[in-house]
Amino acid sequence: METRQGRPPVTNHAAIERAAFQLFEMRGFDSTTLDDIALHMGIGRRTVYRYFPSKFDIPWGQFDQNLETFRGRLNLSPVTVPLWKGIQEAVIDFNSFDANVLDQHRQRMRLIFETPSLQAHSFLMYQRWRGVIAEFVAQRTGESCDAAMPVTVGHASLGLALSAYDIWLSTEKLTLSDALDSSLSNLRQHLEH
Amino acid sequence: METRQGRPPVTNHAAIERAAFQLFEMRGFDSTTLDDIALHMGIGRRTVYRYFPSKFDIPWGQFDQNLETFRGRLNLSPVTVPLWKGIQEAVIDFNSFDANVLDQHRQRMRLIFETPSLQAHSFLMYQRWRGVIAEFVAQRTGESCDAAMPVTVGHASLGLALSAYDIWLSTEKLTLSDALDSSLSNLRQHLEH
DNA sequence: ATGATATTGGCACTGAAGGCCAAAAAGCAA
DNA sequence: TTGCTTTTTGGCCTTCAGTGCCAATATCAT
Repeated sequence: METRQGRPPVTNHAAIERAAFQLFEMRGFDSTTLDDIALHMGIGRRTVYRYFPSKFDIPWGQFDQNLETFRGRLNLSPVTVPLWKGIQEAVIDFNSFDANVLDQHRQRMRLIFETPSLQAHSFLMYQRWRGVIAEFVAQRTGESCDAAMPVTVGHASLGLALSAYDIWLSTEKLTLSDALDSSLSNLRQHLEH
Repeated sequence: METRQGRPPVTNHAAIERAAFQLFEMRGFDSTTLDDIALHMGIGRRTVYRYFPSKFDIPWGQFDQNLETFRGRLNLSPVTVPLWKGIQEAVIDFNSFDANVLDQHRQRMRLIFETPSLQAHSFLMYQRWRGVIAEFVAQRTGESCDAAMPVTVGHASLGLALSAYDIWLSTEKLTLSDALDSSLSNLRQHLEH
């Protein structure tokens, strides 16, 4: 049992996230103020800002940790596997969810994709995501992180992932994995002569 | 000569853009307030907001018009040309600038790419840009705008363009056209077995 | 001159975000 | 029990983006 000194925290990331999502679902993201969230939880507005740097970061939860998991998963790819395939497999793995959390994930991503102000902020998350890809590619090819190939592969992979999410969110008839696979094969088909 | 009724405008988009860029270069984007810009031009802050919906839109100038030009250019592509090639040619055309405005364009894009808060907002511009691509693809393939292929091609084309800009801005030894071409060939190479 | 018309810009308001700091709530030592 | 240390909390205040409202202003047309 961890026994820490000092005043114990009154909340945590997950609790704020849950409370916020309730309000977002009810009144919409833009119409929910941070005062609403704080009041709803019975804590101070100032405290919420200690857990999340901005209102826009709440729907993303603890993205940093997910990103580290993703980085770890990428590095598990054997060097014998072609780069494009290793990335595709890692992305699919990273976007595989248990049935019990899939609905939550869908709700989260729907909120992010359908709220313009949130979409904009999310670009900063996407940048970091493709940074991880670029780093992986650079490491495998022995290039610098900001060389042409790593940068381009990062952007292209991001495009494929976002495209898959667009498709996945707009229909019910497709798993996320299938959407990711069909995005890649659609791109291949498009680039053929 | 157009003769209009009512009080004449005291400014226009271009003038605000120029004044704003001066201040952005001096103090940086985030540290320049709209009061600064308005004061510097000797007009009201409220007036600036009539020309640009937000501070973030100023560096993008009249993006709507550029987007319409791009749409027109895409439709000039003959149906005999493969889709990927038609898009690539249109994108390169759209990003070709006279020598006298190239420096301005570079400065503008550098500001956009290097300011996080601005990057985020720019995602909304990028969305509209890839919407134009998706529309073009949908029209040529007879599909809906939000079908898989148009959406994926839109995302992928955007990724290639952003990647080219990343490269172009980080080195001096490459034209924008060359960067766009090499991004495409790098993607092709990446997807090969 | 007078009226119609369109732009301007001041005022006031909301909400995000962040600095500052005293109060609160725990553990620990004497 | 009392006092000290540690950590979190949350209230207060400020800046700035963005918006609604509306009277003042400047031009054209008659």
